[in-house]
Amino acid sequence: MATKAVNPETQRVKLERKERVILDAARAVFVEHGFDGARVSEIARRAHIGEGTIYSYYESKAELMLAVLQQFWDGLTREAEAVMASTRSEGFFDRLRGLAQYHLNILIVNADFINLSFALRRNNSEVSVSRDHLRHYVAVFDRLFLRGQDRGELRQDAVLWQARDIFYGSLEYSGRSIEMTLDADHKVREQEPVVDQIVALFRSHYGAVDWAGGTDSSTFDQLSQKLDQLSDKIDTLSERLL
Amino acid sequence: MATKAVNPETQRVKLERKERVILDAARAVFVEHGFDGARVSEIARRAHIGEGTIYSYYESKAELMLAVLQQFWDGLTREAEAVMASTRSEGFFDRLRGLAQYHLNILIVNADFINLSFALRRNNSEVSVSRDHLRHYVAVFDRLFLRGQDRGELRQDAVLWQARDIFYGSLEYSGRSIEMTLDADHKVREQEPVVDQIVALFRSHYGAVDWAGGTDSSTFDQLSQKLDQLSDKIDTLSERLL
DNA sequence: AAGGTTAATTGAATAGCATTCGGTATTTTC
DNA sequence: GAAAATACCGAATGCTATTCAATTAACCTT
Repeated sequence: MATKAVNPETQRVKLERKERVILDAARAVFVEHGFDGARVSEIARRAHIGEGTIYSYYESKAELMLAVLQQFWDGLTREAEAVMASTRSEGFFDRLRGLAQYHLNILIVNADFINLSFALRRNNSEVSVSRDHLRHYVAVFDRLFLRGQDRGELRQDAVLWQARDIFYGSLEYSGRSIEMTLDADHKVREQEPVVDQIVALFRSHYGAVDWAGGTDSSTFDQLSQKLDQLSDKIDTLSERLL
Repeated sequence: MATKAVNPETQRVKLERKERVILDAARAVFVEHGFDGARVSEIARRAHIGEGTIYSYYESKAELMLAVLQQFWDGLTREAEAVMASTRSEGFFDRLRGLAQYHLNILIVNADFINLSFALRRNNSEVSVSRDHLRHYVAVFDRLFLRGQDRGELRQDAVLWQARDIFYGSLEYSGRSIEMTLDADHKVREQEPVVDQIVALFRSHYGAVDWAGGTDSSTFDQLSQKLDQLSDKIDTLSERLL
């Protein structure tokens, strides 16, 4: 027994490490050149392995891409769920803000990979399974929204999928705008107004109409008075802004 | 003069026709298989020409794709401008509805091509010029929005690019949802609620608070709505102050 | 620890693609 | 109607994903 007793883990651990190395190299090369532009030979070179070896880990270039996508979106979903878990006690709109902030930041930080991932959505071809990753990921929003409705914070007649599309669609386009037009330094700063905008938009459009005051105060005059007060407030605030 | 007098147009017309044939074949094959999946040989076959001939019309497969994109987006922009021209006399929100309707329909009817086009946006590679097409196309919205602000129909503090991203982002995601989940028959019917939703959202979030209506229209509901708008405004302003 | 068995790794060989190019057909020009 | 110019073709080229026969490393048994 001159050689160490063979730890049964050793081999598996080694394989797993190698798999991670391949995945990392693959992701880098895919991001850099796109799926079809990526050379398997380059992935192999960066992972310090032979070209053929990749095919003993993954059936094909497409399946390798799929594994990269899987890893990425799984991580994203886990993190988004963590964000939601850490704000369970807050109200809907604050939690929505948290989710928007998280998502927008991801869109910007991982812009290249997100783009690559979305580019494959429809490319009809082999790799288009990424729809499932997305479905899984946006389910985080769905749960938040439904809970908001249950708790009466949101209009009961709101249509979930429409709200979801508005949320993610707006964020994606905004993220792209930020990503495209600004230098890294400003990207962080520009995120907040966008998130504010979208949360405010959800509040005004999907927020439950809550007249907690009840109908007893609902005379025309009283409402008018409220309006006047609010107008004044707005004027004051506006002036302070200028 | 046994042969007909050569019409100087003949040759050019013939070439142009052939170019259209190539473009049509190319578009079909690109849509069917994606850019990298498309075989130049298949495009040639469908256009009834030799493989090499394509390269006397276009430098490369990428440039051919670019020409297809150009043609498509130019047509789209022209049509969108026509829609705007035909509603010049209407108010902002009605015109916005027209644009949204047009755009959403395009998204659904040309879903495969739109997807292909977007897929190339970031693929970093050769074909990524499509950003300019988009920029040109969305300028239609920009002009509409700015005019709405000029005429006092929209809040003066609205940020154009944010509104634009919300508009096109929401529509694109909604379009994809409609396109994915429904059969052709329902697709048409599902468009209206989505357009309504987005126009309503713009009205509540970007519409100028208009007190011109006077007291005659000040029923309880309308007042409530106005209160909502004001509350949001205050929220926004307050947040900006902090 | 040696020998045998299995698993992992490799890079040269294969097949399929975009693009090029020498040559042919067609049109234009005089 | 022939020369010049233009359009057209498809086999040849060079580059890629994938396969595979050979090689090396890991593991097991005694």
